Formats: sequence, structure tokens, C-alpha cells
Amino acid sequence: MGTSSFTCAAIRDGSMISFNSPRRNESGSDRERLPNTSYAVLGMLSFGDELSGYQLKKRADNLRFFYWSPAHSQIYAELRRLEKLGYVTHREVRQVRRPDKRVYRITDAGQDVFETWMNESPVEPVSLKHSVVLRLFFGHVADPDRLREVLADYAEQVSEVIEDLQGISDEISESDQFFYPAVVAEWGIGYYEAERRAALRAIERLDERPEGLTGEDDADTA
Amino acid sequence: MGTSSFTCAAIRDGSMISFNSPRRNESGSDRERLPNTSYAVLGMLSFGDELSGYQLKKRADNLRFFYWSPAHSQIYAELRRLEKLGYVTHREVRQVRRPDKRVYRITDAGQDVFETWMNESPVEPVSLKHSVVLRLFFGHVADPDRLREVLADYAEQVSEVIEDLQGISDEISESDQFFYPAVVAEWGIGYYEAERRAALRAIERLDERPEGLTGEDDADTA
DNA sequence: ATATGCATGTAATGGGTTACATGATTGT
DNA sequence: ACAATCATGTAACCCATTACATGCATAT
Repeated sequence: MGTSSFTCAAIRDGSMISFNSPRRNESGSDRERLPNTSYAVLGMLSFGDELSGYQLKKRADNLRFFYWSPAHSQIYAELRRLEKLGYVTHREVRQVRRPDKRVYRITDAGQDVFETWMNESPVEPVSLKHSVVLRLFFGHVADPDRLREVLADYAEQVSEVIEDLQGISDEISESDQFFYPAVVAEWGIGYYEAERRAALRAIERLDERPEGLTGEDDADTA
Repeated sequence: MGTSSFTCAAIRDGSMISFNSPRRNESGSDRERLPNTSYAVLGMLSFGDELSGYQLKKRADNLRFFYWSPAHSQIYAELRRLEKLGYVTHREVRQVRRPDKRVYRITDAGQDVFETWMNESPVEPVSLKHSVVLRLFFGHVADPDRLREVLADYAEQVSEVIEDLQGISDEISESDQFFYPAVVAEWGIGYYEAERRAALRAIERLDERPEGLTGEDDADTA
């Protein structure tokens, strides 16, 4: 899966390169490798405008459909880290009838590492924690009716998400400015529609199942 | 978000009291609330058989399609915790030409909390970190060809997952013993097929886009 | 009056990973 | 000989959350 074979080939006298370095290479050769959250923050600043931590948090919430939303304290911590690395700068903005704020802007170095990440970082699989499916997997110890209820609830929740996304999609799909977000919104709609179908299909399968076989495998056979 | 307003009101000379206890209620009233990972481990033991940490880790890997796989060290730590809580017990198994092992079994108390979790815990939304979609979202700073490549790579990876799941599904869908896992496998297939479609569709949209509008919004306008 | 939004942070804790460590056995 | 599988664990670290903390402005 050719991640970047020629990039590697370009490396000649591999004095250190510490390739696949465990972590902590004080020599500072290979770019510190940040967690994805840092790149999410950097990405939100990559549009070029100045944002406060507070605004950033709200923007980050827009990613919630495909990326989790970090806590605000995490955002602030991230900003301080990025600043120490020289990837963002801030300036204080005095306000009259509002608390003062600190707005951040991405630096050239920041734009640089972000671009590098965008173009060079390997394709990772999704990391998901699907607690509903987890429960379904262990269905043998659940009350069958409750399990159906859980699935129906989930389908319901998902429907709301679809509506939200549909709304967002309608808003932004006109303007070319939001081309990529619009593509993402379409992805999201397809994603959650599939989730809805899957949940409903699972309920069907539970219903189809002949009675008398429902759960409690080893309640008395143990 | 009424945390506990009258608790506060009751405090007069607030010497300590550590009011509205952040967590850790030693009085043991409300069941400790474990992280989902604990329930995943408990769930894998809920079939009634004895398992070593090593075996457990391998079983946990089967959940990887819809739940992430914890590191082995995490499994061991989890088992020790659950044992301290009385939800599992272990016994040492001497082996001749293999390292000795420690096999764990769920207790009645453990089965109990697990059932309670299965039936009572609220329906949580999926938590996903989709780094590929994250990159797509910030497509304006990516090299358009590389972005397409990333999406194609992802679609390819997903195809392999589908094949894996198809294989598993074929194996288990015969036996009624694996009813729930089979339902989950079907869910998974639908899920990853949707992912594949979404990735392919996104490539299409990138292709459809008129030239000259690709990325680099503020490369020179800054 | 009370809640909500704006705005920024610290402290404590927890969940989880990676690397380090050990050591025998089996397959190539 | 070398790698992989079996088997269990510790140490260090870091990412992230929750709760604590403050304070003004506006809307209800």
C-alpha cells in the first residue's frame, strides 16, 4: 500500500533518521509527531482567520459527526502546545463589554507541518467505539425486548443526526467555498443512513428468530 | 445542569467537605461506573468459559471492526481491577511445556453488573475518529491527487475488511450459537460497504469539480 | 432573579499506549 | 539460527475528561 516509497528512497546517508523512532527524539530531527487532535486544531486555523479558543471549540463541534469533540480545556492546552512549537501565535484582543480574548493564527511553520500531514501521513483505519453494537454482540445476556428498544432508540438518534446533516448540507452546498465540507456532509449522510438501515435490519433479525432461543445460554447449563 | 445546589446551601463554615464530590463516592452507593472497556472484557467472559489474559486479548481483537482493541497490558490491568471488585476470579493453571497461565472466570456478581449494564445503560452515540474524513474536510490544503490517492487507498483497505467480515460471517452464520455475532457481522458488512461507497463517491465529486478551483485558497492571498 | 453565552484557565484523575523485560517452545 | 507463539507483567508517559474557578453581559 504505497504510502510514500520515493520519499524514503530520497533518504541517503541515513545517519539518524531514527525511523519509526519510539518517541522522544531530543535531536528534534523528525518532527515531533503530534496527535491527530493537534492537526484538527491546526486544520481549523488553516483557513487563515484568527480564532479564540472559545470559537475554536465551537468549530470543533462541527466535526463531531466524524471526529469526536475535544473538551474546551483540551483545546486550550493544545493551543499552548502548538504555540510553544511555533505553529501558531496569539494576540490579545481587548473588548469593551465582553471578556478579553486571545485570538490565534496559524504561522507559516504551522501551515507547513499541516500540509505535510495532509499529504504524507499514512491512511489510518477508522477508530470507532460502537457501544450499541458491542451490546448487540453480547445479546445473549440482554433482555430481548430491551435490546430491541436500544436498537430502535439508536435508529431514532441516528435519524436526527441525518436531519442535522441534511440541513447543514443544504446550507453549504451552494457555495463553492465549502466544497470539501459539503463532500464530507454527503459522506456523513450516507454513513448515518447505513447505520439506520443496519439498526433496523438487526431488529428484523431479532424478530425473525424463532422463540425459545432467546439468550440466557448458560444460565443453568453452567 | 443542577449538580447539587442544596448540597452547597448546606455548607456554612465550609472548612473542607470537598462539596459535590467530583467522583469517587466511597459510600459505594452508585456502583462505581466502569469504562466500557471493562464491560467488553466482562462480556467476553460472560459466555462462561475460563480465559487467560492472552486469550482474552485475541478475542478482543475480534471486536476490532466495531470496537477498538485495547493493548494487552490494558487487558491485564482491567482483569486485576475487575478481580478487586469481585467481578472475576482467577486460578493458576500449571502447564508442562508452556508458561503457566492464569485463567479468569466471571463471578455471579460480575454477571450481575454486566446484565445491568446491558439492560440499563443509556444508548450512547458512536464515538468515531475518522482521520480520512478529517483530511477530506481540510481538502483545501491538500494536493488534490494525493487526496484522491488517500481515498482510493482507504476504499481498498475497506474492501479487505469486508472480505474478512464476509469470511467470518460465512463461518458462523450456520450455527445458532453465534446468532448475535452473526447479526453484528451483517451490520459490519453493511457499514463498511457504505464506507466504500462513500469514499468512491467522494473521489467522483473531486473529479467532477471544475479545474482551477482546487485547493490552495490562501496560498497567495495571504 | 436566574440562566445562558462569552471567555479562559487550573487541578486531579483516569484511561490507554508504547516500550521494556523475561523466558520457554515450536516451526522454518 | 531466527522468528513466531505462548504468557505475563512493569514503567513512563500522554492524551483527555471532569470538576473547580472566575466574572461580566444579555436575555427571560
